[in-house]
Amino acid sequence: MNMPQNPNPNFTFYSDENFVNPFMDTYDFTNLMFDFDEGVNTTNNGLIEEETSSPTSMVSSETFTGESGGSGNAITTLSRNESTGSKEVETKEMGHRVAFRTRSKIDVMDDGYKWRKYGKKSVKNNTNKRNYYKCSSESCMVKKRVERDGDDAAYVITTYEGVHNHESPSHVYYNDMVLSYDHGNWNQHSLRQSIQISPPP
DNA sequence: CGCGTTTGACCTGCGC
DNA sequence: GCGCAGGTCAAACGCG
Repeated sequence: MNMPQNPNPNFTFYSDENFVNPFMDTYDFTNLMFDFDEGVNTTNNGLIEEETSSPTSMVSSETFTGESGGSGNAITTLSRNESTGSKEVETKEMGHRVAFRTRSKIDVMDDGYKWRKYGKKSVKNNTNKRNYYKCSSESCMVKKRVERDGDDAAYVITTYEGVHNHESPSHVYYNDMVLSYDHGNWNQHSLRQSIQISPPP
């Protein structure tokens, strides 16, 4: 299963009743945590949560501006709210950060991009190891962190950092597949509504 | 042989 | 300045 995902700046996932889970039975998007722009504030810490308030509030979703991907200037501000209060507003030169929590039996979702694992670390308050991945495309600096939820190992927290400056290796395949389902059983219209392709800035 | 994974060491930022 | 925690590096290793 190869699908382009939200790290690509051209895609935005919406989770509504029409949402077609691109990972079908394998994944259950229970918490989507997006913060594409500074104007997006959905909860205290900028997360979009679909279920009841989750114990994953320490997973913050922050906004950076990508150094690539055509999103323009490289400096934005980010603010991080934690349980004890707000921290200073920081300035960084990085890309988008997108975190989402999924219920999955497997740790690493195949999002269509090719990832190289470069680190593994045990983190505080989590008995499970955190894995670090880089996009294996030479000029692409997108990173991905994958860890099991410390409170519920059935959930996987995936954090993407940065924006791909190239298309997914499976992008062409995916487009062909979607178009070929024009009158098929699969609800491709819903999918295309769910995955909104936004115009370049 | 090339590529990806593993894993301990090292680096860096932050709080005290 | 020190210690801790998170993030990254790179050599060793395994697999196709």
